[in-house]
Order: sequence, then structure tokens, then C-alpha cells
Amino acid sequence: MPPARTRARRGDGELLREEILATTERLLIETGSEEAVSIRAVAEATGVTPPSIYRHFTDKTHLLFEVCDRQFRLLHHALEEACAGIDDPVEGMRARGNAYVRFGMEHPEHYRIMFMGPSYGTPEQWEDVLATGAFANLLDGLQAVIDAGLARPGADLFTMGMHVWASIHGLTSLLVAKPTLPWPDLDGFIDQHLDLALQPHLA
Amino acid sequence: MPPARTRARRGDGELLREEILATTERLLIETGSEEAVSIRAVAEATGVTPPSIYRHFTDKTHLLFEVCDRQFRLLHHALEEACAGIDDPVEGMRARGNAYVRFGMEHPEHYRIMFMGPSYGTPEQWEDVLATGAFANLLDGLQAVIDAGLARPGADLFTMGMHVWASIHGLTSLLVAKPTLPWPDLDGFIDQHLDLALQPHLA
DNA sequence: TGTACATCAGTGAACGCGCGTTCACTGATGTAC
DNA sequence: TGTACATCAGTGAACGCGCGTTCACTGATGTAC
Repeated sequence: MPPARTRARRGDGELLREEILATTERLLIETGSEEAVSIRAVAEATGVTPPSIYRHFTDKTHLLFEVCDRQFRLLHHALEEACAGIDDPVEGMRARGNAYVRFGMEHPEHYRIMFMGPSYGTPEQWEDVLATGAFANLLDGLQAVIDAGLARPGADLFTMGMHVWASIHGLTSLLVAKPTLPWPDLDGFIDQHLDLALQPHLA
Repeated sequence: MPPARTRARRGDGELLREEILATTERLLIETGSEEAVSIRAVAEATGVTPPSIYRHFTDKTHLLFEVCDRQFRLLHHALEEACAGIDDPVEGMRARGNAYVRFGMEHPEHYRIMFMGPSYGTPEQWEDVLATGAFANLLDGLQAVIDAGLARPGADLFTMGMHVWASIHGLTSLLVAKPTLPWPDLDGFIDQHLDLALQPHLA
């Protein structure tokens, strides 16, 4: 039995919207499975009936897309925070990489939806994600490496970014999908992997 | 309407079993979605009623696990074939890497199930997969590099294998999940990525 | 200050659907005599 | 060679379930007069 909710005042309908988004995120974390997150489950966990979800989201896809969107912003924010105040550009990249992997490990089901499942968005929306979000932050970091003269010359910035991303995503997504593999000591292994991902790009 | 099936002779019941497995694989490829592959869909595509699936597989999980198992063998076989007859150990690794990425691109939904979804098997079964399948082939290749004195010294074989795998898996799984990203020219990019994944491990 | 009314956040009940699975069965095939 | 019978591959119908979504509604809240 969910706790009795007091209904929102007139004009405060948006409050429930936020609550629904928060509950959906929480459910994703708790169940660790996108499929377990149904409209009905979200409604019950929010303490509300299913139809009232539809007052705030046109359908399930829109709800999940918005949760996704929030996560992209969170990831972006995590990277920004991780590299803030670090002067050495290579250290900055390492910090970003570390933050990225940790984000995946701490929000596995979100990471799954964002990067491992079929896309919720269109190709255009994805170009947007690349252009403005965490990936752009990664490119900024690489640009700083280049500007400091620390990069192997001749490489294209975007291509370099995709290589680095792919490599770090590889570790992150394997950790998310197969946490029970006989992984070596994780902290050390992650650091090592970040080094290996960056090293070939450095002068 | 599926084509009328002639029922198997007595003792030939196993024939349908094979047919079901083949249909399930085909459905995975055609629909590109694990969720679209239901017992009922498999039955219909095989030209048979749902209950007869249960004569051959105890439940849906077992059916999917066996499809998975077949794919692991196929991948293993693809790697073996790719590196057969190549003497240069580094070239051998490149060939394996290429075969791996191609396998993912050609069987995206299988790749998804094998490496991107929650595991169907137990941790023990996975250790087995690592010990005997495609990953073992990768370790063999790396061992050959070491034996030829071409590897950076001091690295642990298994750890090295996990790094290389993670990096190549990163590219493969991104290609599988987000084929519509603005990828650079793919052939060149893949070769480049394999180089980058191997290079830091070479002397 | 009191009352009639419009607003609108949220409800209760139901829709049709496809799912995995179970059950009692049918009827062709091969075998024993 | 003929017939009764056991085998067993596959069927038809149904089960209960949870799903996304729709619909007509209720009733507390704020507003106009």
C-alpha cells in the first residue's frame, strides 16, 4: 500500500510530473531492468493510478525519453565536475574517463538505456547529444591535450574522440552487462584501461 | 500462413528441435529484437503450434540459452577461421579483432544477447565461456605475441586479454546499439581502432 | 461574508492484446503376433 | 499377409497474467459576484 498522497493544489499539477520522473528513475535503479518498469509499476510506486500518468506524459515512450534525457544531463554534469580545476589536460582526460566508468557502474540500468539499448531518439537527436553533452566535454578535453602539444599529431579530433569513447564504453558496458565476470581488481583495472585508451593518442 | 509441415517420423522428433533453433535465430535476425521473439512467434514461423515447442525445450529461457550457446560457438569458429594460416602473431590478432567486429555487425541481435544483455547463464557458465571459447582464442593469440617477444613485458596475459576485449567490444557494441551515429568511414575506423587497442600492449 | 460555479488533478473500471504455459487429446507410424 | 496395439509427434483450447491505454467520472480548490 503506497502512502496516501495529498492531491496537488490547482496549478501545481507539475509537481506530480516531477514525482513521476523521480519514481521512474528510482524504479530503474531498484529493479535493474527496463522491462520491469511499466506504467502501472510507476503509478503504484508513485502512489497514484495509472491514468494520471497520462495527464503528464503522452505515452510511455515519452516518459522514458525524458528520464533518458535527464540522465544525459547528469552524465554531462558528472564529467564537468570531475575535470573542473584540473590543469594538466591528460589528467583532465583521466578524470573524465574515471567519472564516466563510475557513472555506468552506479547507474547501470540508466547506462543500459542510454548506450546499450536501441535508441529512443532520432539520429538528429543523437547528433545533438554528441554535439552538446558529455561527448562534447570529452572533445573539449582532447582539444586541450592537443592545444598543449601533448597529442600525437595529425589525428582528427572527432575521430579521436570516438576511439576513446568506444574504448571506455567497452569497459563500462561490459561491467554493466557482465558484473560477475572474473574481473581483475577493479580500481586498478579501470585506471589501467583509461591509460591504455589514452596512451596511443599522446605524443 | 506458414507452409504445411509434414510431421516427423517416429524417432525423428529431434528434427523439429533443430528447426526451432534455426527459426529462433532467423527471427532474432529479422526482427532485430529479442522481445519480438516469443514462443508463439517462433512456433508460428516454424509452422507448428506453441505447445510443441515444449516437447523440445523445457521453457523459453532454455531455448534462448541454446541459441546463445550456438552463437558463442559460431563466434569462436569465426575467430579461428580468421587467424588460421597467419604466421605473424600481431597480424593474427588484427585478424581476430576484425572478425570479432564483423561478427557483431552481421549478427547484431545475437551480439546484443550474448554480450549486452543480462546474462542467461550462471557465473560458472561464463567462466567456462571465457576458458574455452572465443576469449580463449584471443588469449592464445596474445600468448603468441608474447612468445614472439613482441609484447611489452611484464603484463599479465588474462588482464591484457580483458583490456583488448573491452576495447574491441566497445566499438562493436556501440556499432550494434547506435548504428546511426555519425561514424567516420567504417572500414578505416575499425582498422584504426584495432591498432589502437593492440598498440599499447606491443613492445 | 456567502454562495454558485468553473476548473482541473486525479480516479475506477474497463478495453483488447499478446504473453508463457498447461492439459487432455488425436492420429499417423511402426511393431508384435 | 493381416490386425491389434503401443508409441509419441504434434494439436486445440484454454488458463491467468500484466501490459498500455481510454473513458466517463468525481470532488476538492479557487474565483466571480
